[in-house]
Amino acid sequence: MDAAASLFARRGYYNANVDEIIQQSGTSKGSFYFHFPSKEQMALGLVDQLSEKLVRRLERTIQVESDPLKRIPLAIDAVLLTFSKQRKLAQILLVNIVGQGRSMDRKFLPIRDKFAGLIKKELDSAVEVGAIRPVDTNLLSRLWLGALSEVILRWLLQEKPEPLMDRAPEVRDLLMYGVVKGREGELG
Amino acid sequence: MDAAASLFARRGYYNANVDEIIQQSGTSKGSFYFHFPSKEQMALGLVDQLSEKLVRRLERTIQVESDPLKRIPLAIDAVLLTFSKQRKLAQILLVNIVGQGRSMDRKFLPIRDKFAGLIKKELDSAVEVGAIRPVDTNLLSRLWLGALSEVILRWLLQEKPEPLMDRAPEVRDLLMYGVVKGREGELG
DNA sequence: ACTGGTAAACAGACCGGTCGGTCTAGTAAA
DNA sequence: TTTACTAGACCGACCGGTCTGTTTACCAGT
Repeated sequence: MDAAASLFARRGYYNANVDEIIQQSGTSKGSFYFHFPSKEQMALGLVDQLSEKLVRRLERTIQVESDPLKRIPLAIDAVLLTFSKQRKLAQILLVNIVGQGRSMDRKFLPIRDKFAGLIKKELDSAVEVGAIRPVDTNLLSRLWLGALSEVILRWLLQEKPEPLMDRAPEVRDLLMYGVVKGREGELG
Repeated sequence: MDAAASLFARRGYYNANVDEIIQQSGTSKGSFYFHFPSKEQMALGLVDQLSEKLVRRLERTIQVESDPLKRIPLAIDAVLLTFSKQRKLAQILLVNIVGQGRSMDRKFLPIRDKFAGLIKKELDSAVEVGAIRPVDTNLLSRLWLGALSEVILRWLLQEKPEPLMDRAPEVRDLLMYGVVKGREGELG
């Protein structure tokens, strides 16, 4: 039934009506309401499911690298790469959660926190081993999350978007510059 | 009639029905549809109006300072301050535009571009006078916009949000650190 | 100053389509 | 026969939008 997540991704929550979801998934009203108590609950569950899946995927991708300083840019790439390969996921998680009513909005912060937490963990361990300067990782992780979201959001909403990964190196560098320690020699 | 923007801010586009808007503004269906062709058009117009108002306000706030390097942190503060004093505005512009159907989504990017452009302009002139290191200001302005949005979004959606301005100094510093030139002496 | 006429602006009953959700009737498996 | 599950006709609330008035504002002409 998750196959009908495409509808949410394409049309948004309110414009994706149950009849369409049913039709697309080749099932029926009766079946739908046997498995889910309501459209809203089903959407909420879907969002949970997707976000968890994404977090797991990111964690898995990152853990191949052990050096904290290298993990950070790797993580940035991983985020961009994952979303760029899964537009639907990105669309739902970044576009279609917020602004769809109170119960949906309540999902938003926890999810963002989970992602920010992921980033924070990396930043923390990098700070701990002295790889980057000590900063308020709590705040910085959120700033980074926002920055990345913005880039992805642009890519999602653009008419003819250039491949998301094209910008990855610059994004990575700009973000990293803000945390690395002294770098006296590298610019004029 | 803009007073009924509160409804959009509180309930979101789809949950704010015309009857409520009318009731709240003390007018009638007839009057509403005399002035606006449709609910959607009215919302689109409202968004335009609000975003223009905000841009003007920001520009006005910033232009009191002439030193490019000082203007940047001032601009950051101005953004946070303005939104923190106008929750409704923030709610509509940051939460209730995206994910409300195609026509609303189309509003999103141009508005973001306008704001990013504002930031870019500041960054550009700072680069020009050599106040900050040369960077891809186009990209960086978007990263900053995203970072700021994230902070504001958190503040908007939190149950009991701490005053937005409390975080302003740290946000400012973290962002600025990523653009200033060599700073050998300032950390261990 | 008082009409009468005209059009802008407003009021609110009403309509018609839409869409979650229900209900009865099945069907498949055990 | 019972239980898990599927079908799809149907319902009723909701909500943009329309329609038929009524009020208000303005402006002739006398």
